[in-house]
Amino acid sequence: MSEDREVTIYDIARYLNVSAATVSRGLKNNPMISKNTRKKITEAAKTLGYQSNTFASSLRSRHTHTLGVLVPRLNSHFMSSVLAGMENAANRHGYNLIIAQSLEDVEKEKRNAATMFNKRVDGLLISLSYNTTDIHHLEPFFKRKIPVVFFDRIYPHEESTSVGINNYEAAYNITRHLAEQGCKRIMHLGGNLLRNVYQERLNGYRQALRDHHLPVSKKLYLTSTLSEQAGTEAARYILDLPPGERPDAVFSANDTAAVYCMLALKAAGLRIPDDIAFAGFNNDPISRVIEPNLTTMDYSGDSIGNTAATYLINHLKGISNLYTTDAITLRAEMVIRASSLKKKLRE
Amino acid sequence: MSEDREVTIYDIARYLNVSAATVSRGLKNNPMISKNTRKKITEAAKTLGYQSNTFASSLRSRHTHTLGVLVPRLNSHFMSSVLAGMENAANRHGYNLIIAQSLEDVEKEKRNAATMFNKRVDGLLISLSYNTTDIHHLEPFFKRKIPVVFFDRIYPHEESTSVGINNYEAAYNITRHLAEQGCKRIMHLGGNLLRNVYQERLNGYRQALRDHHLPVSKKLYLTSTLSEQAGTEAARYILDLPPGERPDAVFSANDTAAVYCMLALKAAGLRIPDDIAFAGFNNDPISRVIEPNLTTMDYSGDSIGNTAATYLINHLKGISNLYTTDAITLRAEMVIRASSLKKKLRE
DNA sequence: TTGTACGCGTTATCAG
DNA sequence: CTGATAACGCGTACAA
Repeated sequence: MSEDREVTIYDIARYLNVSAATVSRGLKNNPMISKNTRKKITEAAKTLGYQSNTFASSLRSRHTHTLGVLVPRLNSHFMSSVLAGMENAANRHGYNLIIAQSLEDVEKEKRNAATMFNKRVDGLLISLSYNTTDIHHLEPFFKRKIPVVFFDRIYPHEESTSVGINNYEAAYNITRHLAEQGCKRIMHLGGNLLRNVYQERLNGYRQALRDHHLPVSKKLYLTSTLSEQAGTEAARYILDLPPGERPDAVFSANDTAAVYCMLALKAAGLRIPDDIAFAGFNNDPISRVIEPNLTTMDYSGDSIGNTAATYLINHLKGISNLYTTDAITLRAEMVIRASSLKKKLRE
Repeated sequence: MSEDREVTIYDIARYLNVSAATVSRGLKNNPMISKNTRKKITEAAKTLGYQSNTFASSLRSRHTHTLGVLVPRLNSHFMSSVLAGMENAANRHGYNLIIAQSLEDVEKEKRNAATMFNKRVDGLLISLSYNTTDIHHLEPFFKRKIPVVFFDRIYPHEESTSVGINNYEAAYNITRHLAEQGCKRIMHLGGNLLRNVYQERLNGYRQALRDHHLPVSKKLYLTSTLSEQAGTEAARYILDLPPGERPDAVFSANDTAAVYCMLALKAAGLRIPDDIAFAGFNNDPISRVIEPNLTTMDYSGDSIGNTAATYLINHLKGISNLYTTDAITLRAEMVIRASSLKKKLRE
């Protein structure tokens, strides 16, 4: 029954005694084809078991309906939400996603960018690795005018757009919230300052401290990978501080570090929020499971992914032509939970 | 400087006064090319900014170095670990991943399978949607001998391999553990029985009950999507049972449902594990954050992804030709935590 | 060791 | 509305 050769538009053409060109047009709903022949073509395609060959098409038409997605890691709650959002948007518009992770390594990021380019993705969605210092490796895309959209961990570039949140403001607000709870020594667990998100969160934190006349001390600032282990180590650091210098609040740049820090401090007998208040970032599921529940910044990875992909696709379709340096800033909202509420205000 | 046209092997050929064929061979490290010309070719390629065009290559060579990955949802801890593992293996062997999610909908799964086929993936990695009843939509792959590897939610098929764990045994062991803790009325929160994983977990649970002469009652079995909401609803169900009929332990087929059920029961004043013990499945991060920590089955999504992808790639490379119905079964290990330890045994 | 010539399956162009 | 024909960029028999 089924043979080893592919079924091509030529087979359909021969079958119907029309030309391959007509078949091609019929299959693509080209307007200038008669209703009748189109119907015959689609039917024949089905009975012959025709499956279009995307390559041949891409080779000729020079676009692949494929978007490249390059992220630091696939396995975090935030990132998998982003990917889910992107996949949704892409799928809805007939695009596919080809996904790779840099594992926080520039070199891998470079290699991945190169393969994405070779696969001729129509556009690139990228969130930078921890130690990326420049974006020379994206030059091929810029040169060929292949649109690049940065999301979350962005990089200023005049011909690209970026999608994220206002990290400065978010950090400012959450730090202010802690200050308003009466916290005097607020510590910050931050990430690598090469990445805008962490730099901005640090800036917002600092400004809030200054505005509330609270100490901005190097002893109250730790930078790390914000992993589980980093959270645990931060707890160790805090416990090792002389009692008078211990923070009475911690604002962590992500929920993971916050939660594992909390767990370790609780194990050491500290009470949260009475001895030390906590705020995180991301609204990760664990923030609603830890006790007391973690105050955090909620912003939807799904929306970020959706927005970034949709923007890119609109751009590709020529709907939006706004090459813009302006970033698309999505809403982030503070979710106040028990971990940050100091007793004095609760009564 | 840079022009709008692609740099092709012809440009390199012209530049070096050789034939395109020579360039093609030189670029692919074809052994029968002189060291000298090869060097000149690779150099010229670099200076001209040549980037190989994967399509043209794929069109000719009929393989894409791309694997299709089709999953129910992208945004779960387990699945994102699987993807991370796959990406690792793929990247290591020079393959790329094109990823789509079915959102638990067969129809979307079908459409996605079709596009994967059209994109001519070299192989397919798939975990079935909730309501998939047959795999007719994979016929195109089977017909064209494109290898398909099932993982986690598998489907028996004589020409495909599947990668997963022994769900029956795992569920049996964890249920037995609860029984050995002295639990008499053990409830099970299960998933859709169309999917082998949930059917097998149910079977293991039932057999363990029988072996310990414990009641196997329909009142002690709930089937759901195992979402957060489903967990909360299960708690409602438990609380609404007449006191005498309430379970004294719950084995949930995933951690999410277990944790949200625990939270709701705790809020209602039940003590865990004293009033009701708990065990989950997956070793999701939340299982280590909930209090008391959740006893669960640990199996690595990363390993499953890695194994499935590596197996598929080896198959493609002809290293392993074993078309086999036999499943690859990975290790799953029980992690005993406080939530399942009844008081009597703790003292 | 290198060059010639053709084909992969589709779409764009230009006629009709 | 439809047909013929030429690309698209690369790989590979076959010939040199």
